[in-house]
Amino acid sequence: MTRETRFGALAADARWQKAWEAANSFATTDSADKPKAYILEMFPYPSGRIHMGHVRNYAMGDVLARFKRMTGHDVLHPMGWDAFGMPAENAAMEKGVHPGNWTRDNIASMRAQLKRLGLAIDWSRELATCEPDYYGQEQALFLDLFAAGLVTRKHSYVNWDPVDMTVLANEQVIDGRGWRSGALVEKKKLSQWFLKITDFADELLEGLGSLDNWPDKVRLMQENWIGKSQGLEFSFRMAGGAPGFDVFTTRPDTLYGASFAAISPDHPLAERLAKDSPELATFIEECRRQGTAAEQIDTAEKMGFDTGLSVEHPLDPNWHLPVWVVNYVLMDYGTGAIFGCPAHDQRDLDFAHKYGLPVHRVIADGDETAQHFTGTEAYTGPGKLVNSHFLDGMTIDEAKTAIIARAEHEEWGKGTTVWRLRDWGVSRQRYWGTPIPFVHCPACGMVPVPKAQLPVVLPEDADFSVPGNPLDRHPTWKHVACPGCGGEAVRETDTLDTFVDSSWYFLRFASAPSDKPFDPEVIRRWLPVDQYIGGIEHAILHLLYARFWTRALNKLGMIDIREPFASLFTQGMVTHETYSRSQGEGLPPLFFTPDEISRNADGATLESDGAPVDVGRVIKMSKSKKNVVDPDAILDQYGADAARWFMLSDSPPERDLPWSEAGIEGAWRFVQRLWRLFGDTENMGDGAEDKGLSRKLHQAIAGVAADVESLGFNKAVAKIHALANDIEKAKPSATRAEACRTLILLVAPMMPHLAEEAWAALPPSQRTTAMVADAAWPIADPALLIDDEVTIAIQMAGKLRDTMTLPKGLDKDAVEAAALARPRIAELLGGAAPKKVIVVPDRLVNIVP
RNA sequence: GCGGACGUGGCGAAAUCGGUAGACGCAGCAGACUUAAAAUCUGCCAUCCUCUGGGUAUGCGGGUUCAAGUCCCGCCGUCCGCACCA
Repeated sequence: MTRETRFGALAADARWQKAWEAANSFATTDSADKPKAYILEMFPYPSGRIHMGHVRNYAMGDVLARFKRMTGHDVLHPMGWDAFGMPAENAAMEKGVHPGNWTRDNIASMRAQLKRLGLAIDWSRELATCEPDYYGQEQALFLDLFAAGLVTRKHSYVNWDPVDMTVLANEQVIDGRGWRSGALVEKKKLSQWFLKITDFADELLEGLGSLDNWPDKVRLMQENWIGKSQGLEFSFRMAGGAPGFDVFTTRPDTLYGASFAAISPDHPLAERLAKDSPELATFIEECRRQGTAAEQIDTAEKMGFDTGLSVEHPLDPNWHLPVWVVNYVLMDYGTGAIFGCPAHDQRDLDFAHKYGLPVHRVIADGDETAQHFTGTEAYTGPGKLVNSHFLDGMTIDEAKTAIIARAEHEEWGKGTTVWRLRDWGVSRQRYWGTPIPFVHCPACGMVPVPKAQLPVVLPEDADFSVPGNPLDRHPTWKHVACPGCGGEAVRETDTLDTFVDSSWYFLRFASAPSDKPFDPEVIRRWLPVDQYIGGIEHAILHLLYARFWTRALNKLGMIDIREPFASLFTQGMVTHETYSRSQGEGLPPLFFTPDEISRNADGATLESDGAPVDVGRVIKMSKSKKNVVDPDAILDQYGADAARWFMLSDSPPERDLPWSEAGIEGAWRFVQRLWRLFGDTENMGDGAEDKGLSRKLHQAIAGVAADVESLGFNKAVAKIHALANDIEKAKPSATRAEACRTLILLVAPMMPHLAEEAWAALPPSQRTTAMVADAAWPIADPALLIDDEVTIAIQMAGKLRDTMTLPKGLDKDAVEAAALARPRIAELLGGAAPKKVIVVPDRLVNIVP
């Protein structure tokens, strides 16, 4: 058979994907004599089609998984589906399809798309969270957490659409209104299920210190999210001495700057007072006409209601502070009440200005110590205490210590720690999620469903014709006998937050017995995940919840590990230019897809009319901006290897990757160029060695390995390009033929189909295995990694003036002498002795004249 | 509002420890091959000047150092997350 002059990607992709499947190449072997490598990419939500972000994510993980196989590891590289969630219910409402059918159809088409990428995945471990064999085990774990006291019920607020009579997600609240009804959203208090993540606040914070292979920014974000703060909790007495309420502050040092006390609209005192004050009741109503998202609360106009009551200042009973109900004080944080110190807190200052409350400086801003504070910016910097009686002259920290000591001595308060982290509300008033395995019995109360009766399966018949939770109005499903007394009872109709599903799936991938969530022995072998890869958008919630579940299961004695992900990598987004035309003032621009556009160096035109369009900024691919490129079309045109190669080229993986037509074409050309080069594996010339090329080859073997290992794919790509250039330029030799063969192995993790095709074309005597999928990574010869000559820069006063090539490893004196002997340097020195000479061996000489 | 990051040629970037800024790729320009096109190959490609050399350049302004893209201080710009989107 003669070798094709062009690489036929489409046929090769299909051929090798079939061959790997037939050989079961990527099944995990569970052979204990090899080191294990658990490579995991965040599993996708089955939205219907894969997008370029998925391609990038899975290409990266796949390169690492294949590389680990080549370096002798037993690799676990699984795939599954985060299959519960809101879009399925939306589809049910809009298109009349059942969420289950919609989801399973999506999974089937996305699985087919992913397989076209040629991923080295053990598909026998595939799971979907919407299937009872998964969520039933999740219900079992939920009952275990309940038994361990980590599940509670509490009241909390949800977004309520008063027209549709349904709970809304934050995402469904647009400018304070329900996305379908357009009604103003209200906050509504519901009794809900919570997981007690706050029990683990301290260890989740401490544990961050052990995560050396996590990005610093993610650790910092989690640290701030958990938000440990030390402060003072104390009680205000009402003016006259009646018991008042507790407040918490992180700035007890500013107590002499207090000018009011403020409580949350949800504070019990506010609710009690509202019973006798229609005005206050109206005000509280107004505060509740607002979503629950933090951003909305923080950016809302400051509003307050003067209750007319006063409290005594704890340091001076004769000093009375007015009590206000205030919209920016949260019931969830601290005690739901604060004292306001406008001079040194921006929110308090805005509030004080609006309502004409006094503003007293108690921290000196440099020389500025005047008690009357002017300006619109609160002073939050360091400084000495002023206008604060016994605290005057102290630093902020000293004053904090002094106040806390006095409060504890006088018994009106105590030093305490509070957390920003709140317990995790897992109740969702929705159909398409894991049913919470509890029954409400009029006689026995809240009763857990016995494990023997699990799974509590979602009913297939559900009515989506009206908004709201179909489980709640289901005619039969919710009515059951109480597991305790056998009397009439009703099921819990809330389902679990989908973040619960993704908090333990990495365990189920490793071990999925039918009668329990996982086998601890098998978990011991595989966990933690060695490399986890996913989007930065999961930096806090998903990653914190998964850490919490791992620690909770550890506490229950079910697993040994405390942290699920030994190493974390957060990848950037795939972006693209936008194409649009203005539709006139006040109207949104009309966007066009890349398919409708001809792009050239100067700009872009619309193919249908040949007239120009505006080329907009490079932003994240999104349907609304139409700057989306469909992976399937790219695979049809260029094949999997070119797509994978482009995804790994140029941009560092943690940064955004701008997709471009020119870029994928460049990747395609390189695939073809390699194919031609791989055809040269038998051209030995006269059979001689090529020492220089040999060095470059071995440096590339070591360099590409190091780059892949550290996920520096763009750097590995650059090194492969450079090596290909060097091989092409080299004269035929035994070394060059060997380099061509070795290059097949170096590109194999990234371009597996091309590598298999080229490998198969080698004479059998020249390959170690039948398939590249089973081949080993080449071994770099340490002797060839070091050059014997180095180019040394010669600077004068820090500016480059000359370079010289010297044997590597020369001592400082010899290098200095060589530099000073250079004619150019001698000329510039003009015979004068240099003032100072700095020599960095094998790098540079800096002469200070 | 709070929290986090990022900023280097026309573009994506590299520079791993404070030590020759711009490797590698994309786009572009010139040439070779070709009846022609595609494909392929070769060369050029930060910027300015008085051009065998020299100056200026890593968002802007300062600082430390023999030496700063890298360290410190202050700005500006862009992006991401904010607990019921996944």
